[in-house]
Amino acid sequence: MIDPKLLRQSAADVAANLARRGYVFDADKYLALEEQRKAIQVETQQLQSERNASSKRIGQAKAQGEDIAPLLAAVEDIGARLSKSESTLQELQAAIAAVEFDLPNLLDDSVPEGRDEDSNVEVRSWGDPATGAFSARDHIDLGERLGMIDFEAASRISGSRFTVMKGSLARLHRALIQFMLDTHTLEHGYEETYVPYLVHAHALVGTGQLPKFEEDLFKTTGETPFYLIPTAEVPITNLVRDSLLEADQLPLKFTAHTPCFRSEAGSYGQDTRGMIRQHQFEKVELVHFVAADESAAALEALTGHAEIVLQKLELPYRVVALCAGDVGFGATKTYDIEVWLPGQQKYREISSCSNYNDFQARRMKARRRNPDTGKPELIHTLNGSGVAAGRALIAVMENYQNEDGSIRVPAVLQPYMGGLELIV
RNA sequence: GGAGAGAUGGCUGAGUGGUCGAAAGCGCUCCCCUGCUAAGGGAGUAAGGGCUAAUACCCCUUCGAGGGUUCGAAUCCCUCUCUCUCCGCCA
Repeated sequence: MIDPKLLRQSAADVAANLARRGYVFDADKYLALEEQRKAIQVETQQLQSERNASSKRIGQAKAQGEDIAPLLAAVEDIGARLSKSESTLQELQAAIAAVEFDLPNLLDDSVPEGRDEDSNVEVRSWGDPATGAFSARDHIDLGERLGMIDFEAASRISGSRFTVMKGSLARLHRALIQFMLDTHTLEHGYEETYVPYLVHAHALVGTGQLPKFEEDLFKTTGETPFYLIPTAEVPITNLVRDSLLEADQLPLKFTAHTPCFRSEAGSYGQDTRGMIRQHQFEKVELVHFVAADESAAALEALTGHAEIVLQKLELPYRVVALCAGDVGFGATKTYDIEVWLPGQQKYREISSCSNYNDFQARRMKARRRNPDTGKPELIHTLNGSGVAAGRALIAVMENYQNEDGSIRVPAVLQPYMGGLELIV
């Protein structure tokens, strides 16, 4: 959520910033609502003040055994006026909140202009996309030849966008997860966490998936539904909701491996083959909680931590700065890491690292005490994949394939594979 | 699933209809005393919002959330969420 004070005081500036995303913020309409809210709120508070004063008087009179009947008569009509005023105020506040919850985050000044991914800017690249002696197979071909990926079985069980893996490939997938978790906890200073995969709506409101993107989520039935997490970002980031942290408790860095569940509504026809885009996939997530003036540097560090994973796996990748139209709803700035997939002859997203500034913190009421002023202030939150395990598996398969369809095990994964060097 | 208890400020924890935004303790800040690897004394210390040039006043709201009763609710009633205890079931 954007600071409501900023919205009021600089609505036009906010609208201009959001216009870079292609989002239309009707500042005039918002300010008109705000003006009404202000008038009603002043009136409401005036009435509350009157009521409080008379109630106090009644209490005192009663304590002294005086007759309170005339005092009661005097406040008779306040109740009705107040409740009418209060309900009007509530409606206005709800209308304003609806606008505010729909607003994406302000973009960082450094975000490149552009409407879609074609305008994303490559920041750096690492490794050389192999131009091998033979034409590379894609992971589907490789997996099925090995008899270790079974999309048919998956669809018999759960329909499309699910995968069954077997044998060494299933183990390689698990090895990737262990390797990533170990790298981040042992070398990058993250604390490992185990978190719920089913969460309540308020957690998703905190991170920004709700109320706007409900159709992307799986939801349980029942009066109080649970939602399946679309990313570990949701439970990890909500670790600090409703809290006031002391200055010396920051920065905090957490990681977790979780499955992620996405309905992929609206992505019909995209990546329908293979395991690029699934309803269920595994991911190792990285989350930072930092003081406001540290988030820009934290984004660079976090992105670097995800890159190290690919470097250790010796997978070619590039880092792109997402353009204005491509930055996600709650982020102020995002780097995507795209790994080279020989089977597609393309770079494909394998990690997305974002700075949310105080956008999520405001929704979650996550604060720290400023050591200089002694006052609470919102913290900044960041998250990124470090990295998506399913796609990392695809990348390893396609980049480490031999002409005969066998797959070499990356050196850093061999200890997690019982020393296995080749999958045949 | 059954029975019961509970949710209060940064933390612990009192408080069952009116000078309670809330005792006490801890923590923190400042001052004093003491000169020593410690301690003692005093004062202050919730958050969010409105108004405002203001981090000054003043006002409003908030004691898990949402409703209700009342002139007045942390205190009474209802619903929900969460936590704990016992029983049952269970990976």
